Amino acid sequence: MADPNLRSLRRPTIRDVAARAGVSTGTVSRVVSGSTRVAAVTRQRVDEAMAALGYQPHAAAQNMRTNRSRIAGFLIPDLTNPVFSQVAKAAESVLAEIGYGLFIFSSDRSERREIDFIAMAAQGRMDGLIVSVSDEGNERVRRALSRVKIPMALWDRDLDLEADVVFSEHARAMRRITSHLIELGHRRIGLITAPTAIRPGRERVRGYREAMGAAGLGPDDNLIRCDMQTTEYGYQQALELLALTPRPTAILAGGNEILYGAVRAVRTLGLSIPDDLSLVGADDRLLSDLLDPAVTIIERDMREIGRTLGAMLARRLEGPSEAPPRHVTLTSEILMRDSIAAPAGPV
Amino acid sequence: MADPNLRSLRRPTIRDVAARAGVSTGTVSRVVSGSTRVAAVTRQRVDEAMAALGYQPHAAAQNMRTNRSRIAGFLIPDLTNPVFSQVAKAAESVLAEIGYGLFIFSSDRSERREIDFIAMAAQGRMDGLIVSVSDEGNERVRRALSRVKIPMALWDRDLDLEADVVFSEHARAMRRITSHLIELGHRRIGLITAPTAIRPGRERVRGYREAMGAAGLGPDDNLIRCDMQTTEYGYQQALELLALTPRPTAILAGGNEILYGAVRAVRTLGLSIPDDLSLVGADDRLLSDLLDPAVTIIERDMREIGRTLGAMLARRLEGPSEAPPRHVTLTSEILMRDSIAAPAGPV
DNA sequence: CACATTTGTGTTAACGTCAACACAGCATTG
DNA sequence: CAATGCTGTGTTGACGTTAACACAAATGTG
Repeated sequence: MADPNLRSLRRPTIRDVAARAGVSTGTVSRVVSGSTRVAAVTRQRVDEAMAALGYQPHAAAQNMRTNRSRIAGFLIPDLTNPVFSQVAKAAESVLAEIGYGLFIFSSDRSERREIDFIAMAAQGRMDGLIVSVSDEGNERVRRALSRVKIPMALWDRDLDLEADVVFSEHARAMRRITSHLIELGHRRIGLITAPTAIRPGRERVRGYREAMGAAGLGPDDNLIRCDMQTTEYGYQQALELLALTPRPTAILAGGNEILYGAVRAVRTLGLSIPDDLSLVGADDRLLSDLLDPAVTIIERDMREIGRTLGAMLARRLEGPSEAPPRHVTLTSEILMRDSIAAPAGPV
Repeated sequence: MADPNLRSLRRPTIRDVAARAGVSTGTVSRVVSGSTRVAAVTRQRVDEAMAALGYQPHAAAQNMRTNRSRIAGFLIPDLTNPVFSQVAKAAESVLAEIGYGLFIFSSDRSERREIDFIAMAAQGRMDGLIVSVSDEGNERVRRALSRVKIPMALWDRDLDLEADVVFSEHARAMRRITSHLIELGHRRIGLITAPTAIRPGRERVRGYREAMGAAGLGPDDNLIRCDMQTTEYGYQQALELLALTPRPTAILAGGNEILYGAVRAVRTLGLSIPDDLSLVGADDRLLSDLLDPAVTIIERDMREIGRTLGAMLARRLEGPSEAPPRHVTLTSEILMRDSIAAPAGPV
């Protein structure tokens, strides 16, 4: 009667298992880790003892002894944005295959929270890191990252760090769709996108400028809005762009949140797409599909991005992590739908 | 020249800091934990030594010694569903306030992955758990949870466990909107929602049945579709419902993913809302806002849910966790918009 | 059959931290 | 001024695990 009570009082350790199975702690450890050879009979006795006691290895003790946590971290700006959650989910499942958990951390674009998370990594809570910082120019965050001595994979950020990198090809897709609009006859094309403080914003603006320049359309900075990537910003800036005279005949919404805002602005003004305005979105499959007409978008394969990030990190977590940094650029596609057309009126 | 190299070879420990500051390891530990009193001069000397060496406490060693990880876990079915990511984000920020990290784990509705995650909790990797299992009937998962001896908060699941609980009031909202449709003249109302293996599905079906029964409309099980909560299922079942004769004049899409599928089905069939069909959705703010006409939805405050879950867990993580389980039910609201109207034709 | 190799297991000493204990020095009190 | 309490710090021994080492027994080799 006292026995089971005593047993449940304290969680069983490897020593309790060893005693019950009549073997040494070393042998139990070998059974738990499964790496070295153990006689079949012994293994079974130990397994039985573990089951009987409800033994669970103490993760912290293992981590301390082996200096590994079997956890990777993923730093993202905002968990509720499908772009991030889809990538994170794909990376998570790749890492799960090699027995790693993925600690996804949403910084809400706060420097404080980003640095807190990086500190957790520096304290040995994670063996590797996937990173998408909210501001490439933040030197404090960059320095914190540079001090963390674990393998790292960067996603779509230009940081001077010893790390693998996955880029998306924003500029090329933006150049192509802008050229396409110009061919249709558009001359005044607005662009709303993420800040140039992060690579996606920078690249999208670059692609747009290149296409405009190649068509001999002088740069009109008033048509470029790139300060924030929020729905509210997309809404405000779309309203402002559509209040200009002459009014732009097309708007490129570079980013899913911005697209949502732009659509709302179009609805507010009662404009008809594509007759009054051609609209292009990005990184959204849900809304762009279901709106009427469906919206032309620049699309990336989020699962491919996540899998690539996960695989890059997995390679360094498993093997020796000495290989030189890898650098992958994944393409974006343009999904042509009915939200773009030649501009109305005299060209 | 040799000194800095030697130093960077191995990460500094509390002993290195103690030696450099000329104090004992105990004192350094006191400075790190910040709990006990340390003389101001001493504290400063230790802080300087830590900064100079780039010391970071070794999390695994702390965890092992204190038997706490300062990490909570959140088990959800699918990270990419905004319902879950919004709740998780709110819970994360509440727990961050008390210095806890939140390990969000997306099971993809796989028993295997759910049990793996629960095992991680059982191994001491987490001090507390927020749980939304994908199938309440899964006894293996329930048993695994019951063996984890850490504070738990359940979200919208009916499990016989010693845990705090946060419920949403699905049935009442569903009853009200169904009654409202009946008052408008609808007689054949389809319902597509989550499986009754989880509480939200069960409750929604119950509310619907109660309203239909109260109006003397005999239960027609053919109008109830509750096997999965996916976009594809919503699409298929909406198509099937709309192929019945007589055709339902209203459809309740209980769940955001199902709503997306239902909207697609409506588009496929070229039906007009609300003239040909009244449509009600749930748990979606993005699409229902931007569609034309905007869709009436049953809405929950996801941030409130997340904050409540986080606060409940925080209370047990901070103080003594002996208090009896708490049980909170949060209301749902109905957001009336233009997707519902009286049915066309002879009533 | 002597010797080398392989296989399986026990022993032991850390890993880095913190909590309990001890105690010196100083302030406070009657 | 002796007795008492308080503050601040040093000492020490786990916490639960694994890796290195040692070695006995079993197997293979010439």
